[in-house]
Amino acid sequence: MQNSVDLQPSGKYPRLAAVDSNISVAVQSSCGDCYQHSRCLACQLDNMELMQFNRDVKKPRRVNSGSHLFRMSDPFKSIFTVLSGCIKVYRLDTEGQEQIVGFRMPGDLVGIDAIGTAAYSTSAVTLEPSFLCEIPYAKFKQSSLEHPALQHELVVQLSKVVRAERMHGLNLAGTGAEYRLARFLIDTATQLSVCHSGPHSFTLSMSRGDIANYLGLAMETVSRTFTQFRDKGLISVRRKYISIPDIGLLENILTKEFSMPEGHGASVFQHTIAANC
Amino acid sequence: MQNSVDLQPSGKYPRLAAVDSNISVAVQSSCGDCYQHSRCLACQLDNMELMQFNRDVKKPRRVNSGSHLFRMSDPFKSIFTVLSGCIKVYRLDTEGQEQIVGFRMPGDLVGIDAIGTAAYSTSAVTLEPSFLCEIPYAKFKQSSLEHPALQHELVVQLSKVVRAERMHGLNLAGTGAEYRLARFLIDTATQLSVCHSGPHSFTLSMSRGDIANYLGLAMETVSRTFTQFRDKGLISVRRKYISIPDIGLLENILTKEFSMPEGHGASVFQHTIAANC
DNA sequence: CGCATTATTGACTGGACTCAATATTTGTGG
DNA sequence: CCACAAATATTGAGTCCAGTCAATAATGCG
Repeated sequence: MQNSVDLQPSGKYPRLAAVDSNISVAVQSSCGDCYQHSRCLACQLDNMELMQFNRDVKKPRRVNSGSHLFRMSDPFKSIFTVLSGCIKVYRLDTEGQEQIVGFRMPGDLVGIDAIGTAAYSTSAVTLEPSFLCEIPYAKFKQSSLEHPALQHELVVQLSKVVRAERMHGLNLAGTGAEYRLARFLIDTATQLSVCHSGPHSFTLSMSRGDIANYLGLAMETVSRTFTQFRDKGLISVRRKYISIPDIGLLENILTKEFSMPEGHGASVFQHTIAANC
Repeated sequence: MQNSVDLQPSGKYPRLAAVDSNISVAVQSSCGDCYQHSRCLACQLDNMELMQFNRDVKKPRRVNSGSHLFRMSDPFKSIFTVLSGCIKVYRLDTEGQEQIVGFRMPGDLVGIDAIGTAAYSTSAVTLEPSFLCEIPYAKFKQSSLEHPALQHELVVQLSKVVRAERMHGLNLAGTGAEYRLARFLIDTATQLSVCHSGPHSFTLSMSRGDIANYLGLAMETVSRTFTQFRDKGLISVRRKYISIPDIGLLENILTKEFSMPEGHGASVFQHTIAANC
């Protein structure tokens, strides 16, 4: 129930994904040099503003696997930017069952939806050792009074999150298992790699059960669909290590014949990967 | 492709729901007297600010059924507050299939998620004659530079929308047909009526197909589930007119045994109906 | 009044879930 | 470092919920 990041609370959630390391440097130094600066709330600040933001607001840190950034109904204090690693965002329903809201990866913001409420509406836990940048909201808000760019960027990021959540809902509403998993793999590959169309490979830090929960499927269905994709030559799967030789082939799954009900079909919504692409 | 509200474009979408009329008065007069003021972006303004907002920003209007407030990829210009009526928000996927994002009812904001982008990412059409208040974003933004309360309220509303979209996604991911429809009826009843726990009755202005699309079901399943609820005495249905004698009975559907996969269960998330409750 | 749209109901099918057994990994302690 | 235990994944068999196809009924509109 502690408010700030706790190191190794429940001894679960192992594994270390194949994400670029040596980010620690960027983390320690100025926002301007940061790996994920272009996708952070501070991205619109000029040099002077950035210096102040860097000094007064941001709090970069490294956290172990299994650390909770916050838990549901903890008082809302901070937003986090993910620099590396992976964070599972989830909530517990009335029966105490876990409902997975999503997985936050480099460039994502965590906790932004708690603004305007007293407490976080979800929990957030690292699935692997991660670098984060904590942005205490009180300080951010204060700073944003002087820097309208901060306010505006917050609004922009929030509306982007709305669109992302919506697309996930539409995918769940209109598609079957193959489509959902293909979309999940493509989105994950796109976010983890620099944008390109060639082969992708990465390590999923979440379990099959987590993926299933997130996609509204049974764990067994996820597993079966993985092997099905493998048999079709679309991906190679070895436990949590995924490799996609040609992402274009996988995208073929996202076509009408793989949709489900009365033709609710694909969706090309771009998660609008910020600058550098 | 026009930017502003068009009257009767495609001659579809009939019906007039049982919602309080004579709101036109409130619409014509000041924000402070408005029926939905407590849920509008201007809700935090003081009297002086409100006067200015009333004069410079808001543009109330009445629109016929079947009018598009905007269409996907129209340039983003305004946010709308729904005072009465019902608006269908939807998008077209790559195959041109309609995907229904949601139905906006009195107190809801429409188009808020387009902020920070050049164009609307959805279309919005009235399903019945409606009163709306248009808030041109350029003016709003300008006004908000002087009135931080406006900025803050925008952020608060956006984060609320994030949570609402999320809950819908979680419902789709974790539940079966009965659960989804029960949730839909309860949410709709709650929003249309003043908050109370007794009987509710209202007219749905959307078709069974629309409901099905939104809930990720087949139209036939929606129809069957309606009659099933009727046979259980939970509701009475006559075409689009719904009546819920005891909403508590319907809420019993939202319990574990009606969930679907590995126990993803109910959800008590409050859509946090603003003040007056 | 009759056609077009929308809703209901039935019969059948199928995709995904459940239950269950097995295989693979990971973690722990001797 | 190995063996065992616990957790996670895979695979198979059978079932069921919800989708599809199709016919009928009820409304709404011209």
